[in-house]
Amino acid sequence: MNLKELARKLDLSPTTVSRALNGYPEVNEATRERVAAAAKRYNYKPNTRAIRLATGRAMAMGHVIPVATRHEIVNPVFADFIAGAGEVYSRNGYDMLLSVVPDDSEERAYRELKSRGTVDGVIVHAPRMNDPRIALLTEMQIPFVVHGRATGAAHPYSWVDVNNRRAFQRATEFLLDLGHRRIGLMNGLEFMDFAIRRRKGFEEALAARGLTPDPAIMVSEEMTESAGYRVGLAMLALPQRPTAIIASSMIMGLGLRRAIEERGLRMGRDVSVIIHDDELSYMRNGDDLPIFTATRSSVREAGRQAADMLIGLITGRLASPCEMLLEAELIIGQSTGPCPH
Amino acid sequence: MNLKELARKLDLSPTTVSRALNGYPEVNEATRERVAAAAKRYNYKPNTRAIRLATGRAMAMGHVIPVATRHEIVNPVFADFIAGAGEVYSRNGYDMLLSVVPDDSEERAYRELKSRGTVDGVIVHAPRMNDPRIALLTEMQIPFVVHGRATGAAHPYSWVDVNNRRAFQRATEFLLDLGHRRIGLMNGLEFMDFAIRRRKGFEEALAARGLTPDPAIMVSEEMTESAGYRVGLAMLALPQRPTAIIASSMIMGLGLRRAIEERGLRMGRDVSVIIHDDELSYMRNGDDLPIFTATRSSVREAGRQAADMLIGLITGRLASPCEMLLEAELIIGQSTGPCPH
DNA sequence: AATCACATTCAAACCGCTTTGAATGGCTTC
DNA sequence: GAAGCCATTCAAAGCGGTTTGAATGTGATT
Repeated sequence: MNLKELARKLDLSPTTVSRALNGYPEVNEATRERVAAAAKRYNYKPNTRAIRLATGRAMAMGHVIPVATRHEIVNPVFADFIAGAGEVYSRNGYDMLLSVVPDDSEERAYRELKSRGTVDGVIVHAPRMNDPRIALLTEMQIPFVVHGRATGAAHPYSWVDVNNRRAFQRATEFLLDLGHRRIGLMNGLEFMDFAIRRRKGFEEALAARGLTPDPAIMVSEEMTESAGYRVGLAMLALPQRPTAIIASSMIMGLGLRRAIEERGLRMGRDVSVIIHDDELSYMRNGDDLPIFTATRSSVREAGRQAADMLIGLITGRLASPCEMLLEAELIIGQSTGPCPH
Repeated sequence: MNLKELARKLDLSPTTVSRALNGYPEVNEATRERVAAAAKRYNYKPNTRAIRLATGRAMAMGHVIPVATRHEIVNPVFADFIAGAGEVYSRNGYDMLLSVVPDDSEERAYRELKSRGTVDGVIVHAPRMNDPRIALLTEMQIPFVVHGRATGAAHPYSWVDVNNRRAFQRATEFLLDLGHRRIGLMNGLEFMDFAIRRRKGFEEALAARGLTPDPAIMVSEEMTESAGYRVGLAMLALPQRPTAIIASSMIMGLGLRRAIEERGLRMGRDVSVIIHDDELSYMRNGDDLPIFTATRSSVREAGRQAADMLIGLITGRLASPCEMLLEAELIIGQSTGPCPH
C-alpha cells in the first residue's frame, strides 16, 4: 500500500493525502479525518526510502565506532549509551545507524556518511585530548554532539558530559572529611579526556586542604578487573599504604576489592573505596543498597540527552554550540568509613 | 556532485555512467575507465537515498533491541556481537540499523521496519524458548538470522549459535576427569535458550558417568557479579559443598571467586571453577594466561558469522534454513585442579 | 550493396514520496 | 453582477539514482 494507491481509494490526489497525513493546515478537517482513517485501515506507512529522497533528510543519526585493529576494545559504556540515545531517536522518528570501522579509516567513514547523505548528524564517542574529529566534522559541516569533551579543541562544539572533575573532587573531599589523608587514585588511561578531568578534580580537592598528591599512589591504567587487582595489590604493598582509594570504574573497583580482601583487609574498614559508577545495566553497584560508595551518573541518561541535543541542533530548536554538564551524585555505600586512627 | 552532473562532464548519459560504475558488461572498457577516473576525481559518491528508492533495497540490516521497561537490561554481550556484525556489514556496503524499543512493542517495531522498508533483514538477539519472534518474522517474510536458537520453534529458521550443550558437557567431563564428583552449576536464567542447553550438557556429562545431578547445587540466576557471589556463598556453606563449580559467565565467575576467597578457600585448589568466556573485549579472562579455565567462544566472531549469513540469505548466495554451530574451545587456566582427595 | 549480429550508448520511465504553483468553487464585498 | 478572497484540491515537477527498450554505429556475412 503506497501513497498513490491510498489516494485512489480515497478519490483524492496524492498531494492532499500527503498533506493530510503530515498535518499541513490547508486540508479540510473532514478530509483529514477520512484520510487518517483510511491510512489506519489499510495500514499505510509511508516508505522511508522515498521520504528520504524527497526531503533530502536522512532521518537517521550516525554513531561511528572505531574498532582498534590492535586492541579490539569496544567501549563498555557504549551499549548503555546507545540504549539511551536509541530511545530518543525512536520517539522522534529517527533511525540509529552504527558504523563499525577500523580506527585508521574513521575519517573516511565520516566523509562517506556525509557525501552519501546517509545521516543527518553524528555523535562522537570517547573524545581524546585534541581530538581531530572535532575539527573534521566542523569543517565538513556535519551536525554533531560529543559525548564528553575534548580539551584543546580549537573550534567550539556541542557536547554532553558528566562533571568528572567535580565528581572526583567531591569523592576526594568526602574521604578527606572522613579523616583520610593518604588517598590513592586508580584512574583510567589519561589520554582519555574524562580521565584527565578526574585527576584534576582529585588533585584540586587535595590541594584545597594543603595536601600534595603522591605520585606513588596515582596510577593510570586500563579500566579492567585485572588492572584494578594488580594496581590495588601494588598500592597496598607500599610501606605507607593508602587508607582510601578512588577507582575510575565499577569493574576496576571489583579488582581492587579482590586485592584488598586478598591482603586480609576489609574494604570499608581498613581501606575505603569510592568508585565511579556509570550505572551500566549489566554491572549494577548492588541490587538494593550499593556495594560501593560511588559517584554515580547514568550513561544511559547521557545518551538520551546527547540524542535530544543532536535532534535539537538539526531541527533548529537549539543553537549551535550547545553544552550540557551532568552532575554526578555521591552515593554512600558500604565501602567507605572513617580513617583507621 | 551527482550522477547527472558527472554524466554531463563526461559527455555521456547518466545511464552509461551508472552502468560503468556498477560494473555492467555492456560498457566499453575505455569508457568505464574514463568514468571511473572522473568519479574519483570529482569525488562522486552515489546518493544512498536515491539508490535505495530506485532499487527497492534498503542496504541496511536491522537489530531490534528490546529494552525491558522494568529490568532495563542491556545484554552485555551485545556490544561485542554488534562490533563483529558491523565489520561485515561495512565490508559489504550495508548499514547497521539499531532500533531500541520498549519490549512490549517489539512486534510493532518489526512491522514498521517491514512496511517502511527500512531494512533488508534483521538479526534476532537473545532468543527464548518458543520465541514468538521467529513465527512473526517468518510470517512477515523478513529475512532473518537468530543469534542462538529457540527450542520449540515451529518453523525452520536460520541461526548461528555456540554449541552450548557440548561446551558444558566438555567442561563437566574435564572436571570429572580431575576426580570431581560434586560439581555445582551456576547457570543463567533458564528461560534463555542457551541456559537450557548448558544445563543439558552438564547433566548429560554427569549421567554418562552414572552420576545424578544434585538440585541443591544447580542454580539459575541473573549473570551478575553479586549473584555469583551470593550463590557461591550459599553453595559453599552447604554441609556437602561442591568441589567444583561451573559458572555461566565471566562476570558471575568473578563473584564466585570472591565468595570462595571470602570463605578462606583457594580457587583452583580447594574449589575448581570453570566459566564460559564470551571473550568480551572489556572483560578479558586474564591478559596473558587465563585466570579461569573456560569454555571460550568469541561473541564477536558469532556476530561476524551471523551478519555474513544474513547477507548470504538476502543475496541468494545461501539457501534459507541455514545453520551454523560454533564450537567452544576449552581453555585451561589456573582455576581448576584435581579434586582435593 | 543489403543484411545481420553485436557492441555501445541513450532517452525515458520508474521508485514513492514532497512541494511548488496553479486551478476550482463558494462566499463576500462593493 | 463582477471582483476579490479564501479554503481546498490538484497536476506536475522534482529528489538522484536504476532499468527497460530503443537507437546508433560498426564490421562481418552473404
